[in-house]
Amino acid sequence: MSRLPLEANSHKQSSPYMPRFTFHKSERLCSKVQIEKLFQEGKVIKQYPLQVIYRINHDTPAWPQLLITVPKKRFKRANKRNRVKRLIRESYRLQKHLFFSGQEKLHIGIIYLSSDLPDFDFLQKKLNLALQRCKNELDQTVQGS
RNA sequence: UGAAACGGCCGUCUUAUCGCUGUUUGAAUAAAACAGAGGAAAGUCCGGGCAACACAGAGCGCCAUGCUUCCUAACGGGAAGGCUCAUGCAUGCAUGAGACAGAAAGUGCCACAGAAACAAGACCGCCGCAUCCCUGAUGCGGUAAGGGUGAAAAAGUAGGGUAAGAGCCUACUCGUGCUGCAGCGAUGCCGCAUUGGGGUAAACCUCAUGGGUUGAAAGUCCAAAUAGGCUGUUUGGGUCGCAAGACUACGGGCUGCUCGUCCGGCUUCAGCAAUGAAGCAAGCAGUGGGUAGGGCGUUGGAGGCUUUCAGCGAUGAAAGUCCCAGAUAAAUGAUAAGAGCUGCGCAAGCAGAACAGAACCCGGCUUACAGGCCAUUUUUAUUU
RNA sequence: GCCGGUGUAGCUCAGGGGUAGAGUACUUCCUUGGUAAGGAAGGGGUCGAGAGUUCAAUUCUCUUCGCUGGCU
Repeated sequence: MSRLPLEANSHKQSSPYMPRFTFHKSERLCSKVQIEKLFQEGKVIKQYPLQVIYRINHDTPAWPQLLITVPKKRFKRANKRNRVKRLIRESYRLQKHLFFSGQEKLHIGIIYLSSDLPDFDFLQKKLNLALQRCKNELDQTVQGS
């Protein structure tokens, strides 16, 4: 059942971007100003129980940056919120090479909308769908412009 | 052996792969090694450290605490004890609870009911005297035993006493005050005196003690771009030039027109003018504040563990040993395998694993918590 | 992280120790040919929860739960 290492090996040659499944601090979206811009100008994709909000960045960091949010209204206790955030982060870490080459100047926010504790496999599938839709829209806008 | 109460302790573990944060080594963002949530990290209910600001001293006000002694850096916490209440046995013990100073310093309140709810009062009663229409009624006086109301009616019980009664008197009990004894003290015991005037202070209040205010989003240091502030300097249509000036564009005057020539340079004031002063704009240089961002504060501490000693105990002292999270839109995760535990099941196997996530740091309190272990007490049943 | 406020009828709010109220909504009746408006009557409350103080607690005190505001 060592599914993840197999995937890692298979993509090591084919994908030019991030053969290793890292997720550094620099890949997080930490700036308060940038977060405000993201929520004001970003485009929204809803894929229940996830909501993805993204915005093309024009400033310095030349790679995608991620923001994960779980509202306090859905989960009262901090440990449950932390768990959902960690699961989302883990599934993003394992799947981001399928959608991004590492050159996009992009800000992504992921919001968890449900109030049930999710399963890891379930979350991975939903995030896959959501990111796929996001990528399609991005490609269309790039071609259109 | 089962149950209950109370107290203390533990709060699944190991490995592999992929990651995250920090420290060390390293030129390095490569790589390696090591470390990486709790008993409550929670609530923010108290107390401290620390920081900034304020501050002669005293009083008033506000807030908190409130039996005693001790522990402690401090506490509203803890230990030991006293008192009161409740429960149990059955008469002084056990367990539990207690915001447990003051109600003759003053003010307020005590609904309904009741005659009367605080120096108030007599409804029905009881007794004496007087009058009359005399088995009774009325008036005056005495009384607080009995009745009824209420949460509460002014010590209780028994006897004496009296016209009837009453701490009016006596005994015992309760309360209060005083002497003596025991105790550091709260308090207890003995004796004497005393009629002894409700409750409420988690109503205002009085007394005693303590408290300066605000909290790491405190505070402090570095500081980009852009805009703006201050200072100095240069320029005042443009180009060239260090400058003087030259060329050129523009406006005005001289002239009927052209050529030519003279004058003019942002605004205001002074001056015939040259020019000067003030302002405005632009360029350059310097400078200070501040934003984004970053550093410190920030993890070695009233620290942990072990042993010995002192103390009834909380706790303290000494010695040895260890370094044990440090993030910042916030790391401590995911997946897989195995072991242990619990439930169901003969078994194979299947299912499950609480409450909950550091945010400057400590000491407590309170609240949440599956399951397990230990000790004490009570009790059920069985055996000897 | 720190500091406040609040919880009462279906809804919006009074009441701050002595039988819990107002407006609106609801039900029934009157009025009208019918409806609205108007009038009369009525029902509906664990005063967020649990302890304590008190003769008595929605009110006072403590604990707890929910909602909500402010400080970068």
